Amino acid sequence: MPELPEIEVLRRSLEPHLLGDRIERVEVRNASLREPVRTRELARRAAGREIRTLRRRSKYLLIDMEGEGTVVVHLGMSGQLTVLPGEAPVEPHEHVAFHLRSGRRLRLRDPRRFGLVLALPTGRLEEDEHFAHLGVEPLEPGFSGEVLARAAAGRRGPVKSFLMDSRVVVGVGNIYASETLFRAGVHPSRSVGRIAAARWDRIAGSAVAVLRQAIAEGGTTLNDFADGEGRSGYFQVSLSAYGREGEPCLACGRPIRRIVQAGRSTFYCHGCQR
DNA sequence: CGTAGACCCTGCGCGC
DNA sequence: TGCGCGCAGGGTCTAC
Repeated sequence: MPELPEIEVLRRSLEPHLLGDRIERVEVRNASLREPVRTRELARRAAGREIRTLRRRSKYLLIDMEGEGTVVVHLGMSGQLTVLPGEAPVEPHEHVAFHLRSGRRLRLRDPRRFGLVLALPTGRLEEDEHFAHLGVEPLEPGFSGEVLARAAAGRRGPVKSFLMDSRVVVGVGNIYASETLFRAGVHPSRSVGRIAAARWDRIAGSAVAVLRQAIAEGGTTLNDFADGEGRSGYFQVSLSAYGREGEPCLACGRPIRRIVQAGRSTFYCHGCQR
């Protein structure tokens, strides 16, 4: 479900509700997520502590607690993190609940259980295996076509898979990889070894533009994405390629094609993308 | 080393 | 209506 824009939208929507509140109790109803939830570790770092800051790194939401702990949440494909009144009924797939001093609760629902909840020492996140090998943040200074070109040197394979490699650049998932390449006019199957500097610049610029617009429009809700207050996004209306197989290209009118790369659907225009 | 494919899990929509 | 199939926004592991 969620790529960088969705997690950023989530972060911004949760921030005003959570900052300054306190996690009184951590309830793990089902610990079998992508990695087993370490309930005691989570409680030790979070219970009784105030929420200080909300950050995002890649597709991870980082909840910095008073003391030295950070609660790390990854939504996988189907995760939803929502603030609710404390008395709201428990729903199916509600695996973790953070009970807040204000009486509300922060709930993680995740039907497919590809999500992740960790508790880590705040100052040592980058040393953790989940973060140690992550590439550049596309919306931070330091991201550029030159960075992409350098990372591509000596590598092979299609540019679409390259863009989705979190060791290169983080946060670009299956939707935004297709959208970025459509906007840049680059064919998703093009080998990274056959892309010149000017095209890398266009790809980087397109990624930034697409991600920013998606954030501004509240993320993409194809099925079930919702922010921390349960609101849907509307960037799906702005999608140019993703999910539009057979529909006319918005630029040239030719039908959008779908191919499968590394097991994932890719959408592109054969006329506009070279 | 890098890349392709299988796999993890549940739910939904589609065609029959 | 019911059933089987394919597909789904994530990441990781194995085999080559």
